[in-house]
Amino acid sequence: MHTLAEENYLKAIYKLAATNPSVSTNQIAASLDTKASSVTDMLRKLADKMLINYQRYQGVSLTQSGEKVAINIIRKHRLWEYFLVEKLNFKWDEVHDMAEEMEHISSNELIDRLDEFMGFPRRDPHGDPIPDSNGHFKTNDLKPISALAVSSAGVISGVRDHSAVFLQYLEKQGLTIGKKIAVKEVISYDNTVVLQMDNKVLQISREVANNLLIAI
Amino acid sequence: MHTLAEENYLKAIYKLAATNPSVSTNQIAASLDTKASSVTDMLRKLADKMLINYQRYQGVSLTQSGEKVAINIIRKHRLWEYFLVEKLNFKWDEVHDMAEEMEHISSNELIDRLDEFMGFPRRDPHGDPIPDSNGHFKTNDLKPISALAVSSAGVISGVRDHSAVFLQYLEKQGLTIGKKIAVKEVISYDNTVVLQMDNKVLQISREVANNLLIAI
DNA sequence: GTGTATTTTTAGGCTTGTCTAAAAAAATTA
DNA sequence: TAATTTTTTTAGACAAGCCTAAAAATACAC
Ligand SMILES: [Mn+2]
Ligand SMILES: [Mn+2]
Ligand SMILES: [Mn+2]
Ligand SMILES: [Mn+2]
Repeated sequence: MHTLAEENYLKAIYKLAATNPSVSTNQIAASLDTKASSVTDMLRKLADKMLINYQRYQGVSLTQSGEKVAINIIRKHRLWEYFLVEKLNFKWDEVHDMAEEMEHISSNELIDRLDEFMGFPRRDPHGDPIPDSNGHFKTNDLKPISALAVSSAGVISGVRDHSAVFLQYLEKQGLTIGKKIAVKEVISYDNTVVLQMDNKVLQISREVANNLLIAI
Repeated sequence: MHTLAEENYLKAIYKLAATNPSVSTNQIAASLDTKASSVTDMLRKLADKMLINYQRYQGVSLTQSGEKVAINIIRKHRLWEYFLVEKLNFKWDEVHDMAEEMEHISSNELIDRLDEFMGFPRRDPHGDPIPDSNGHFKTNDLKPISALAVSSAGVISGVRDHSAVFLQYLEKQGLTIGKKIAVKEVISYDNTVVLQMDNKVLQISREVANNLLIAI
């Protein structure tokens, strides 16, 4: 249907569009680790195929048809990540690159059967919602820990940074999806957050608190 | 490691080498549904990478390193086919094209874990042996039904033709892997083979008898 | 508002993998 | 062996996707 490169561009644009209404050439280039000139080339192709709205110098947005493709890629990515963690016992910091390849396996019948095989999971190993076969999913209304008031509590439900180093750090601290935490104190000097978790007290930096998401 | 096209060429050469000691440009072109000139181009690249032995006009054979790559692709192909049939309930005639894509997922760690997850199966849904993680496997010493003498018996263990139409025909006749059959008669007029299976008697053409493999 | 800095696009080129048409080599036939 | 047919290779071209360098458009600063 679409090439691997096209799918990766559409997915990147979709993700950038969550925070920016119109997505710039440079943003796409940074997110795909490529050059702005390469992005411009691809934008022309995607516009020709009616997958994006694009006029030179004006930034881009996905058309309905482009968004459908992007969401389907994300569905596949997250289902394969779930499979790798739940069935093949990979750790949550090991699965991203494999899923990056597997998301391009074309058959939708295959992914629907995989979904069924796993019992229709609603979130991937990083807490991100998995779109259903119609592309529907609830958007995460999660807050970073840094946005919590002192003495409020919540459940760890997602991450903003998906890098292996960050995930490994969280794992080591026991800060994994589903854990209940409470904010005991925020140190005014550098915004270090003091957490209560189980019977332990631990401190995390402002940086970490910004990237760790909580459902309240 | 290698491109998708390279992997497909190596696999095709490997399979052709089973029946021909030296593989010709035209054979490869036919098997990959491409043009002879395209094949020549690729053969130069594969020779440069020391994956095949090649001198112009002389046909090709795989080097040890090329064979290792080919066997690994076949291992992946057959394990994914097994997964699709045993875990996702696809039929044996539906899985080939999907596996054709999935065999190119690069991670060997992934395929080893998949192998373990499924209990280290030894044969794919079509009866073909699955190489282990070191590339070792027993070659099928199976005979076509057409080579059986009248009144001899055996177990259906493989197919020579993997096309969906052929597999669907076998399924419909109940001629599936594991079934025990005996040759009752060969009709001299057109070599139609009369089989006893379970409590039924059925006839298959010479063509079918040539493509259905038996362990004795 | 003019000038500078930044962003984006264009121009031209490269690699991979494909194609058609023509040339060269090998195999077959007479 | 000479002529013909078949196979294989070469020559030249093209699309996809990427690059660098330069030009054009836009944004920002004064
Ligand atoms: Mn990808
Ligand atoms: Mn994820
Ligand atoms: Mn393939
Ligand atoms: Mn098979």
